[in-house]
Amino acid sequence: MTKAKERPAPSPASKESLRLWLRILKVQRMVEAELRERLRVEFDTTLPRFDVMSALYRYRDGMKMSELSRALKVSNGNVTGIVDRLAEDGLALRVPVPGDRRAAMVRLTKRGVELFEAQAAAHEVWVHEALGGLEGEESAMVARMLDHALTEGDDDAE
Amino acid sequence: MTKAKERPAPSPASKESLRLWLRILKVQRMVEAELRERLRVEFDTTLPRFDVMSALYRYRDGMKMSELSRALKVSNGNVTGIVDRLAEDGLALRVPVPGDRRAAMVRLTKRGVELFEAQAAAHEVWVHEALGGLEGEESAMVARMLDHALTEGDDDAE
DNA sequence: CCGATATATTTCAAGCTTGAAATTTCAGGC
DNA sequence: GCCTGAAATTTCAAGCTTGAAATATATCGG
Repeated sequence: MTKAKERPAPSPASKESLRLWLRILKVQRMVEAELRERLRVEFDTTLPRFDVMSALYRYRDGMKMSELSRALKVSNGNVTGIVDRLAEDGLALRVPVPGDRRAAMVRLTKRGVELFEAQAAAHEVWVHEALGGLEGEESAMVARMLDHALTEGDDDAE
Repeated sequence: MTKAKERPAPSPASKESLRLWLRILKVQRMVEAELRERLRVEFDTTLPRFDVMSALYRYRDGMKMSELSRALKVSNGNVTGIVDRLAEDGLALRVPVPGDRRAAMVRLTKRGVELFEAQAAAHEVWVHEALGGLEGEESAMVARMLDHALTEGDDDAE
């Protein structure tokens, strides 16, 4: 009989996971496209910039580049360029670390903080407009189950 | 008393949506990073290439560039480059459309079909490994609720 | 102090992505 | 047969993203 190559059989369970994955991707792309467009039109900025500013806003005392890239789960070199551009615009700042001449703390400037607060407020409303189709309880449940779906590999919690 | 600027109040509901959104994003980034890495290491390819091939595999008779970009929800110009590279590698092909000299049908080559089948089988297993933390019923339920979360803006199904 | 190894960051090439402008072709009205 | 506007695609500049290589500094054993 024609026996194909030694691939793991496509179980019904994996088909179900695949379906869930495609659904997640669809939602994510839809919402992200909306957010990107709005950030562009209303604040003339981009999602990556917003993400970086968001991390810096949370850690008001500053973060090292490496912390930043770990927090955002993007590559080292990536953050360099974004922070460069934020710095050019006077929204972020590199502060030398006293004991270590390799590292630098990145911080939002006053202008950066103010601008981000406006953006974040709008952002929250946009997200709710896009994802508001669930009643309060459900929303929390989906979030919990999504967490649970990740079989492993967690590191930093919120 | 200090009354801030006239921003829409950050309702508890929007906070809940924001939490869900961050969870979706976290799962998406985690799984996507895993898939990207595996595609790179085991097939020396990229996620965008896989996505395009996936669409072309489903529409075996070929798709116009515009159909492709609409299906993947990415910009027109984006698809051009990816298809160019797939064509260079002999995996895809532009076929002229008889009645319309502007358009072209893009199709997978035989090699493209074969390669994609191997990649897709592996991909399905990887997704299940990453997202397998839910029992069969739950997985379907989360998928359904995610769909429901999108309050509007649907176009093409599945 | 030296050398080896580890850390923090930047640089770089290649590819992805977008939105806008440019091209080419088509279709319909006149 | 033209003209005008629509449609399909490509081109382009700017920015994002990665993984790997390069730089610079730190740390530690001897």
